[in-house]
Amino acid sequence: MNDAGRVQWRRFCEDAIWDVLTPEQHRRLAAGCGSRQYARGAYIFHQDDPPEGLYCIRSGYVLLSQVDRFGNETAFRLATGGEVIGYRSLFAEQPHSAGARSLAPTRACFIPRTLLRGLRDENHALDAAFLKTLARDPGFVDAPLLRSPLLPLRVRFAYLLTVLRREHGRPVEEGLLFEVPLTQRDTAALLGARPETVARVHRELEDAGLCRFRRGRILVCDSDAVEALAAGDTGAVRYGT
Amino acid sequence: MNDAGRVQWRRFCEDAIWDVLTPEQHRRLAAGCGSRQYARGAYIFHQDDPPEGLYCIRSGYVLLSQVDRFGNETAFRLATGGEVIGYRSLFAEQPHSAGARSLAPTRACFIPRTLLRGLRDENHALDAAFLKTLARDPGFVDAPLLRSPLLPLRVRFAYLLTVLRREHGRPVEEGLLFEVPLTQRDTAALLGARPETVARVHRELEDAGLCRFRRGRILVCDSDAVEALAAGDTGAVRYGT
DNA sequence: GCCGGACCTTGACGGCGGTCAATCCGCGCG
DNA sequence: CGCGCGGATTGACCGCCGTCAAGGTCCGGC
Repeated sequence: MNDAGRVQWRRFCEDAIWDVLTPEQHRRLAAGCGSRQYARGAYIFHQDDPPEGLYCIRSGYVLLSQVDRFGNETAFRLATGGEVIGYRSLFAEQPHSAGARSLAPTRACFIPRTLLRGLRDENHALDAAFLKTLARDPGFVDAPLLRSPLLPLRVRFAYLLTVLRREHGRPVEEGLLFEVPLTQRDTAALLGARPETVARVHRELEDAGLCRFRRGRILVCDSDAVEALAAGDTGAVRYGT
Repeated sequence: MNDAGRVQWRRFCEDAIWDVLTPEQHRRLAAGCGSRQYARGAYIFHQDDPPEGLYCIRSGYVLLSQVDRFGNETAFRLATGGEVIGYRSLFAEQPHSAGARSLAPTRACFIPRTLLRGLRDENHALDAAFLKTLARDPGFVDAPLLRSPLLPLRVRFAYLLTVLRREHGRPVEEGLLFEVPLTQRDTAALLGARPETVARVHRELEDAGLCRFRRGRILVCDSDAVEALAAGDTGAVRYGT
């Protein structure tokens, strides 16, 4: 892959994970992975399916979630362009513990297990890179606060906003805009709550002037107040010791 | 390491992770890692400390937990003889996101980062083995059900018992005995609850004849009923859709 | 044996949020 | 353009559990 090609590649797969490959390996990777399209609501892979490879998201949004034996859906991770999904189950050599559902029209390239196997065998550094990625998985890192039964949903939701801001915030005139097409059901799955309660929190924050909500769009008007809420500085009841 | 030595080694480090090493590498590993003793309550490593290596637990119990900004303690994993701890932060190249506290007199051998570095560099298969271990980390896998705000504590506690049974149950005359020295505070940290509420659940299960509790000991009298409770078959209210 | 501290137990109270039901809205489809 | 369905909204009700407080129990150290 020449420099232009490399830049092109990085545009849709910015994760540093592939930096360790040689140019020749980059070529093989680009040649061996097919691009796929997913409509809103389509599944990239289903829970309990055997892992067949990795998916590198080029554009769109993908929610990884798991339905437990009680029928409750728990969402772990919101992935977007440049991120790789499907690696945990692949390395665990176990069926997918979560499904990946597209939240918006999504393009992703599929990297077959065998291709990855070959690259890993000949390039030691790739395993090391995946170790680092897996160890830093934001889904794992953020989960405890997002779904702590000890924190009121207000606070967890505000924390979710601060997490989303890192990746998906876009400054506009009136504040910070998120255009992640999360339904309230999806938001509830991320927070370990019910859609109705999410609606109530929306109402509460809107009444307080912190945010405004429309379908699939969140506008954060008072960023500082949201930050403070996520940090527990409510001025009112203090949660935790 | 001869066969006898290998068996000896496996006795205190049964995790399959080291199987990929050559005999010579096994020798270097055994020679280069020092054994350490930890009293009940002592920390193997602290949250926010930089990771200096791995710890391979030979005997005892270790609780990995994290204190968040609200002062709430969240426990992720209960490790015991044969398990390796400290790898996530090491591979993430980040300070320990959790601390490791000994729950009982514990022996562990410390594997310095540099020694592991050398072994990883010369043996590709070690990274692959750690990838698999990390991807299967029980702390990550069990967390959603153990701390789901959507399930009542009864059910989460019953599920904890079924998880513990896999590793720490010992059949006795009256049922199944756990001798894991978990305080109610530790149990609460595993379940995302408060110690008082854990005490109430204990009371409830004892009154119903499912379990009996003494300090650091749990006796499961009616294993089937506990299993059913963890599965949500309460006969009473049904949780989840 | 005494003492102190950590842990456990129990009660009262109230807030958070799950559940159910009714209604509204927006969007895609025929 | 009307229909229908899934999502969003809102209200009523109540169960779970966090909070605070007051003891009780166990255990190690002196």
